[in-house]
Amino acid sequence: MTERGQAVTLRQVAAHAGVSRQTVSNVINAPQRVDPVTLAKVRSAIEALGYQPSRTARSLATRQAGLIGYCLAGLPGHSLYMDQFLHALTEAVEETGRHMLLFTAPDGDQGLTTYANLIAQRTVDAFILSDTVDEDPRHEWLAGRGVRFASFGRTWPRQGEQPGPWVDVDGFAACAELVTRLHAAGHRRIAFVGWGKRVMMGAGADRLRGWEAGCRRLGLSGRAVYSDSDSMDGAAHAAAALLDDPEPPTAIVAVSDLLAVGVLSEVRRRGLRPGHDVWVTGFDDSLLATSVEGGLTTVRQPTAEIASTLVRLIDNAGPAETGVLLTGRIVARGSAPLDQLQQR
Amino acid sequence: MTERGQAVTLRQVAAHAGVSRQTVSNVINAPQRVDPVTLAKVRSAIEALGYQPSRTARSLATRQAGLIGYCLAGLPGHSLYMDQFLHALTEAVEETGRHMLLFTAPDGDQGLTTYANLIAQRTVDAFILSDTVDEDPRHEWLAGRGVRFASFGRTWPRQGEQPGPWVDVDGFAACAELVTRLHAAGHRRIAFVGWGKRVMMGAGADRLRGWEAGCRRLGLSGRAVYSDSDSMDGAAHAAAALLDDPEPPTAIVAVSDLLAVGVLSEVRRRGLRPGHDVWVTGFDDSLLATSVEGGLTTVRQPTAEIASTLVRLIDNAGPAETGVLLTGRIVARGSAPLDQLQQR
DNA sequence: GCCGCGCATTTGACCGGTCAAATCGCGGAA
DNA sequence: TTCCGCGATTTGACCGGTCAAATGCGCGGC
Repeated sequence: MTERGQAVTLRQVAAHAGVSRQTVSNVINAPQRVDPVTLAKVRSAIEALGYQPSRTARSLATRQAGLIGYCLAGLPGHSLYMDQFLHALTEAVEETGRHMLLFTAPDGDQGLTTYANLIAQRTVDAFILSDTVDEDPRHEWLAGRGVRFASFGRTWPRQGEQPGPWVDVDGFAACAELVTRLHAAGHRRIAFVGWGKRVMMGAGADRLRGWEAGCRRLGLSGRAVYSDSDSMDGAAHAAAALLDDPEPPTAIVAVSDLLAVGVLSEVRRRGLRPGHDVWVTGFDDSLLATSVEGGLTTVRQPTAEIASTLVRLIDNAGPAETGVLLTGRIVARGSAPLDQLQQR
Repeated sequence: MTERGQAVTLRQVAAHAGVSRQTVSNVINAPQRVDPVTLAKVRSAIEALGYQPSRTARSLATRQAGLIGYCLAGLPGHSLYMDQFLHALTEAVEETGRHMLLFTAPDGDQGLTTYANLIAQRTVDAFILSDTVDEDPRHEWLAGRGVRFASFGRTWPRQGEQPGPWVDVDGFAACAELVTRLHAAGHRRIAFVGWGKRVMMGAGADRLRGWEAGCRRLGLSGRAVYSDSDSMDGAAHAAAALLDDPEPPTAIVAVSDLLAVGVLSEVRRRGLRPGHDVWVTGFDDSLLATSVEGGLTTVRQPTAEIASTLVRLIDNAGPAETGVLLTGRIVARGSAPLDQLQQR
């Protein structure tokens, strides 16, 4: 470990070990090409001097920044989950010896110039996209320029294939399975609380359709309502509308944990017991899910797998693998005790 | 804007404009040294070729990575606020033409080697520390090696000055003011709900002491209870203990928004009306604060100012300014309508 | 008319690595 | 014995900028 002061360079190590600079370079990048005796000698010199190669110099020579760009969403909105994701993504990127570069950009087409600059300056090698929206302009734009990227989330283009590799969690399947399991637990009136129509981005629509399909398959006719804002309060009002029904639901599938917590508060306000009188589920397994009394049954995204898959897809130049759909895991807690075999 | 293909270099621009490479460099870094005629000529060449200097090459020559390191906290815990902070910080760093580099590190002393590596490889120029804990080892370690950094949050060292510059929000003052304003609104029994003793890190203790001081100054004897976990449920139980008191509080100051929401749920469960029967406040103005019915009165951190100050402190080599204490702003909402002049 | 000065511009070296081609040394085949 | 081949090592050039010193040149002063 170096003491403070000037950094140690490769040539200093070479001099110290009595070899040429390239040999030192080989010791680091291709040890198998180096004679074992020399290898040990150089390695002890590296150790003695506390040498670490300069990432910048290496980047210049190899023409690889070693950085993956990630754009923080403009409005810190449904970011309860993004926090976990960012952590997992950073770890996954570090596994490959690179690092995450964070940046901000305006929404929509204007933001594209930010992406363009990062590429033009060769600040990053590739991008991870998230917070994708329907008709997201970034994918096509980046793909058209030959910029590497991988997308967390689909863009659900109107027609044709989505440009570039993507990873997503199958919200459709997860919600359909929730319905199936709630049905198996005896529920016959299963409602859905979704994001307002305006915020009906891909993931929200996907989950809604999963719930619909689950109900249809079982011959159930559930009611779906929408929160007028992405808030607990909005969800509480939506839940109120459901519970005011002459035939109120016995189970409510919410599109997110935040909305589920709002639903829970309305359920409790009416003196009903979550997990007994009304079962409630959320989505994301965010910190809210373990924060409410009894816990919130929710769908956990396979965050680590999402992250590692994204990183892998960046490097897979070939269009062999275009999209990966992962399945979420239902985590049963008190608000909907699906794990217990008790029938209602 | 370049089409795809090889990147444009400074020498190409020089050739195109009929000047030497250094002149092009001057046009970019010191335009005032260049003859106006030449300036225009070179600039149009830059425009025509879509030239952008390579950040890597520049970094190598100037020995500045142009990157600021930020370590994501290990457990995505009280991160409801960190999300906003990270966004503001990224923007502030970009203002100075640099970028944020994200990384992860183990907690405690082990994590120091990660910091060491980033410096040794010259991957980053400086660090922004957050999620500081009491007796945080990082500050002294970094300062001792002459590594630049700025800390969001104090470490409250047992004695002596905290090494290196820091920025923090005065939780003490904010909570004291909450008490004062609640008192002015007619409240006489003002309780506090804090994090469990074990999680009693700096910020939590600071806010608690502010509440204490506020009460003491007004001759109030409030009760403080602690949530056994950083969850709404834990806060609800804590609030229950308070409300079971023969002389229950009429106002409850919670140490965070999450706990405040838990308190609110307990208040509502008892049929009491927040903002009428019991006033409740939180801290951070996170997305939860606008998510509950009527809104949550809370303390908003001056996030943009925190971020820009941190970035400024990084560059201020001189120890002239060692710490900056900013004040949070109370945002009154329905859970404690401090903005309305109605007395209780 | 010569000198010195200041501004604009250019040149050579350098940052700290990597790549590709050249060199060295040694054992086995001819 | 000579030559070839091959693994280990070295050399020169290069990545794309910046720094510092050198050059060229127009102008006012003596």
